[in-house]
Amino acid sequence: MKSHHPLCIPAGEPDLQTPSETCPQRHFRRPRASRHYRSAPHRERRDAGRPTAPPPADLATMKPPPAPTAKPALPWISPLQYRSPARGAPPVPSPPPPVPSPPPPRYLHHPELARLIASSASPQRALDLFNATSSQRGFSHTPATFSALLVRLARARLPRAAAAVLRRAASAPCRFLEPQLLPLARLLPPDHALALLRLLPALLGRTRASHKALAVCLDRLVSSRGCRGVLDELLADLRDPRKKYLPRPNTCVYNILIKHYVKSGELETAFKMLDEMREYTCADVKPNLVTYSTLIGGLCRGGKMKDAFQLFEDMIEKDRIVPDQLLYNVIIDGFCRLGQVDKARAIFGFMRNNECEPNAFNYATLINGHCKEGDIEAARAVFEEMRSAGVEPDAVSYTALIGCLCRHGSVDEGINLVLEMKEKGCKADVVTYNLVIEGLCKDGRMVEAMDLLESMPLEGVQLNVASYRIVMNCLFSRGEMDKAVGLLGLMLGRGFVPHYAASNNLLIGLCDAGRVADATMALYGLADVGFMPEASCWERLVETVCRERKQRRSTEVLDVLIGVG
DNA sequence: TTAGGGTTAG
Repeated sequence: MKSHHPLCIPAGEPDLQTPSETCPQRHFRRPRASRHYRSAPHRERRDAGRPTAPPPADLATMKPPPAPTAKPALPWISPLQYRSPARGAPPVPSPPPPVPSPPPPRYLHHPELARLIASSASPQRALDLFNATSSQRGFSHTPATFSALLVRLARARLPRAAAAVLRRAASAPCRFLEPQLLPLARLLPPDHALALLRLLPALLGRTRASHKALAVCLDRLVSSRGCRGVLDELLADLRDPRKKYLPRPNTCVYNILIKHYVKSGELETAFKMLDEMREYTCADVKPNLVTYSTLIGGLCRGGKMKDAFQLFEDMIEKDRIVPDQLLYNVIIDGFCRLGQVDKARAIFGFMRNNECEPNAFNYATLINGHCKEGDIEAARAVFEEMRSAGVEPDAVSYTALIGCLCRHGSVDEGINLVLEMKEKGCKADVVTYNLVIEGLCKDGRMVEAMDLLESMPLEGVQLNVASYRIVMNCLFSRGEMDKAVGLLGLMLGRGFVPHYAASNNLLIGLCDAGRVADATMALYGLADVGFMPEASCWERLVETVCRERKQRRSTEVLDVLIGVG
């Protein structure tokens, strides 16, 4: 195939010539969202763990707070400095004009081109290479070069560009192999999964998509929030015999459907799926351990332990399926959720009698059960019991005990366990640290909590939005507005937004404290990530600003809000 | 990495 028209990036996606990662203006872009917050998960992923200036702290060095003057305040990246010159900020330089990529210095063959595209420094460079090689004499793109470009664009989070290339590929006279395209289902945003699935048969030269492709795309949609519309479309296609691009569901696809109905609380529909599966006589549709575990999990989470046991027995007696540690864990967790830790513990004996040794997950679940009951002693005992049973504690079981200790006033013991994990080469993850941060906050050790927030990215731990929200909520509830405003700057700078209610509360709290300038500043920062204050908060802001006789400020606040809408 | 388990925020 000869490419006569170079591909270009569809409008609405970031200018490929401008590397947003290094552009400070991006922290406080002009808001575009019309909702409370613009959807930000990609920003969260992009900015998670970005290192900051302060030197690393170690858990072992958690000490009383340094003198306030000894440590610089958390960075507040002023939105004003990135705003229009009318507000006194220095003018923001325009991005440099696009520089055309040089043509390949020599004739590129397919394998080398695919390698160059995959390793290209920017998606623009990849696209330029793709376009430039199209005009080489006698050259046609192959599935391998298309695939390299598609993956490169998807990794650069340019879904519309990838979709455009995909449509182009569908009209090219070449046949793809599934492994060249299926990774896109995970790289592209979930709502692109259906479009990919519909194109797959044409791209692969088949009548229908494979079970694997259907399962990957369906699971992506089921596991993602905010894709209900696309998921419903796919579910309708699955029920519609005229939709020839889909295969008839197999066990795996049924299991994903059951997971979906269980997750959305539609247990009755989930059991209808089980009945449907039982009606089949073919080998590729038959309820298995995953099917039963998913359904029993749904019953256990709903507190229906009796029904769960009935199904458990049916599974063993009628279908001759042997339960594993995972299924037992679902049941242990079910009892723990109901506060029936003694029954949860009895499952351990039952497991051993049935030649199924409890694993670290099972112990972690039981530790959490004791933790919910506030019984630290019992939780410690289970941890020791696990060790004596020869089950080496892993991050999950350590985290369970650390969480228990931190929530019940023994934060220092929890911190010692984190250090023990380090010594043993067992890596504490973001959940472990969030529990320590929460414990520190509950203890009023805010400086240590904030130190941890600042230093963890440098320690190689990717903090998530919860890490910041735990501290933000605590600072707010303690009325520590200075630190809350400082943390807001740190959060936004790293691409995380506070919870909607917390944002409103912070602004109202600043108004209550008479800190109009801080409230305005915080509003600018929040508005730039798509935040729209709720009506009562907005009223409070305007009222406070007017009371302070800062008419000009009031106009500025109005400007920000108009920008949001 | 075609499907099922624990922990954080809300």
